[in-house]
Amino acid sequence: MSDKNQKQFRSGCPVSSSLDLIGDKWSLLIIRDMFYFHKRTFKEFSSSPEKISTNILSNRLNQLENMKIIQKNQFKDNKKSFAYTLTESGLCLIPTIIEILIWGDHNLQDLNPGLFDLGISDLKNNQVAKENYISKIRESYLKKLPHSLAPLTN
Amino acid sequence: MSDKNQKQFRSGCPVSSSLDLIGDKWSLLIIRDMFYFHKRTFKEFSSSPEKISTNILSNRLNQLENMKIIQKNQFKDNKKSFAYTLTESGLCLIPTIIEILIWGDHNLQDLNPGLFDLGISDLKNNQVAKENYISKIRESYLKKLPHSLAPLTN
DNA sequence: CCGGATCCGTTTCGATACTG
DNA sequence: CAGTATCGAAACGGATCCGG
Repeated sequence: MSDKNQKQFRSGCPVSSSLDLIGDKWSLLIIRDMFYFHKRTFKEFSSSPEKISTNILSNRLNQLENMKIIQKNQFKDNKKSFAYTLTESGLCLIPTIIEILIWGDHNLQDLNPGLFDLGISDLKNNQVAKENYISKIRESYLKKLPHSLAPLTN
Repeated sequence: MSDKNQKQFRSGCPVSSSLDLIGDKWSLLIIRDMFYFHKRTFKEFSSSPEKISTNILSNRLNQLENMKIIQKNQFKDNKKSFAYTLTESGLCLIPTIIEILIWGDHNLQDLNPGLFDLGISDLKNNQVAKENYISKIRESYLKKLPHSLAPLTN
């Protein structure tokens, strides 16, 4: 896991430890990819259109694991591949990220060509719809988890 | 405003333009300082405990202004100082950032020594209280704005 | 003094090549 | 497939300088 020359979250500043995490584009993107697009493996993450490079990806996965936001698992049948899954803390980030996306959808439209619409436009100012949407995503995430996973405690 | 050697948000990636903004620690911190601590001037921002350096601060203020999240104003009586204020888009970020802080408060307590408590612990799972809290912050922000500000269109 | 701009050494990123 | 190693490029942090 040698992580010289790699970003270390500083934390320890008042209030800002969460901003340290959220204030990192790649961590955010990884988590979004997990609950939105059900990505789980290293390969899947590295093939997102935002093109995270493998060393950064590796670094962020370790970091998120240390913060207990994600968990690294083995497939019982395939020892060569690993599946990263959201912990409960990670799942609790769903509303937060949805909130961010809704904001962006309404306030950055000029920057955001809406290449693919996640259908969140209508959620603003509709609390009930928003909560429904969020719990759907959470359930869908949990339902689609492979059964054959064993946590890795390396 | 020459911004060589300075971070340029990439945007243009699908969905992620909002994550480009939010996924930047300093922008986030500046906005938090604005609505939470009513900071407005260059000096006030640069004296936050997170110690943003002046070149980075300058860069982010310009960036946020370009995105129309903040606005640069002159004091009518004091031409030497400028006041940065939140636009409507900026104000709409309040719920988002609160959401982030609530999450951090509940999920990163080990990292977050709670040096100063913003009193958001109880808002989780209490939608009504949360909305109240948010509108209080928004109103308080607007109420405390200096009256003697004139927008700057440089 | 205030709001930056500029310079410079250090850290982190990003792209790609490489390894078990 | 899941990472590591490497290296040039970009961003950062700190200090200093400067016009108003």
